[in-house]
Amino acid sequence: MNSEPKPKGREAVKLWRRKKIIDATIEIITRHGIAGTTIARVVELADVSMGLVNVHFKSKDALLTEVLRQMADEYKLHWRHKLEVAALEPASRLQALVLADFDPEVLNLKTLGIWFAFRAQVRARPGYLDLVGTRESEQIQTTVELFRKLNRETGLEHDAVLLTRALSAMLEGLWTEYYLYPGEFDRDGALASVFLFLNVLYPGRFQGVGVK
Amino acid sequence: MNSEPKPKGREAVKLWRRKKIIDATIEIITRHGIAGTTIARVVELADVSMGLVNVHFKSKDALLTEVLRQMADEYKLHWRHKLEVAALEPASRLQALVLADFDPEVLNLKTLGIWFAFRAQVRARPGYLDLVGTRESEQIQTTVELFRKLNRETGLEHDAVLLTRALSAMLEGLWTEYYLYPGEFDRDGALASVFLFLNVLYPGRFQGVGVK
DNA sequence: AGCAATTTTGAATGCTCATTCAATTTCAGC
DNA sequence: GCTGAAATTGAATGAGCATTCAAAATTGCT
Repeated sequence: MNSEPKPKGREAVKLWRRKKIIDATIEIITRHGIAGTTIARVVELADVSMGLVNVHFKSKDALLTEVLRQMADEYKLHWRHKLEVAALEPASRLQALVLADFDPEVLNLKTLGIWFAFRAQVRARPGYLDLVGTRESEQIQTTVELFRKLNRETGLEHDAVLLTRALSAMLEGLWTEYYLYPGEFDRDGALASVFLFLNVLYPGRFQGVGVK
Repeated sequence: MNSEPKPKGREAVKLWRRKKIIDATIEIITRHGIAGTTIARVVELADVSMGLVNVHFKSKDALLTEVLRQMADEYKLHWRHKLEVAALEPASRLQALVLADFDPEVLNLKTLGIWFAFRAQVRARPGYLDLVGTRESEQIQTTVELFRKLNRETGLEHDAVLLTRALSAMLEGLWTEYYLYPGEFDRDGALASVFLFLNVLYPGRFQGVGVK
């Protein structure tokens, strides 16, 4: 556990403990799944008392939702940032979007553990649905636009919507592969298979990216 | 619930009740997730007594494992069968493999609900790992071989391993899309995006398949 | 129809769980 | 260093859980 030292000041300590609870919850969910996530386990790892969870969060359920919301926010901020610092050519931007999904900040067992745990609960708790759709409308729309620009640039006429769907699915599927077999997962190979796809679509535009 | 009528004969009734428990468990897992799957809920839906679960299965855990094992078996039998009845050209066989994954017998909320529920438990219970990898070695190997044959036939030299990885990931990702948004999911569009990919790789070989 | 073996039942058991809240500790302002 | 407000504690509560097993019901056989 990356436990930052206890800060000074009433409010600061309060927030520090609140964060400890959230971090511990994330860890416990990845370790034990949602079914095995209990307040007892969380407070033991966070090193706070039983009662504190219901002081900071109205209920266990509210805590879980807060964890998910935080994850969703972080993911969105992450890919948006990667897009901001990318060059302006559509190929570079698309490349940045793909690479963002393979960044260790996103592609790691804790983060994916949370996504998969909550997704498995979506049918039971429809309220999670808005938060677990990583590839949500904004990202989808951005990707569609990039493919359209790429078409204009190259004179090709690939169906941008279908391509977006295919690409998103591929990224999603590679996440699943990583989640199930993190030991055997080979990041470069995964990237190579994505860019092989993009390169066949737009010859030369993604040359040398993700070659294995 | 598709409750077949009570059969006659001691052994037959016993097996019929056993099956009712398994079916009810599947339904409850898809409805409530693994976290919300309790013996009480299962036996109520199955219309049997509390005790019967532990008569047929040693424990709740054994019941869950049995459900997963059954799902894994069915999936494997399904794609193997679709491959058996397919034509001999590699393109047809590859097409059969893709279509198998979109067959309603596989792509439905119950089946996917089970996969996703158990996958979310993989870190907590590593024993599930062997059963939740839908796209396991045999299927992967078969796909790689088909891409190799397709290369030989067409004179192209795509990396068969990378292509297999890309295709598997795409299928997996489209499953996820279906699972999260079953209402909006459009099967034909999903197929179209897969075959767009295959068609760009091997021009003409998958013409007219999955066109939207 | 009578009987014994098999199958099924469901109340009882002993856990574990989330949540509560009176009591205790901590701390900023004086 | 005192004081009162704020933050934290953790034992207590009651609900819900998987599992057990003596008793009851069902079945096939004679």
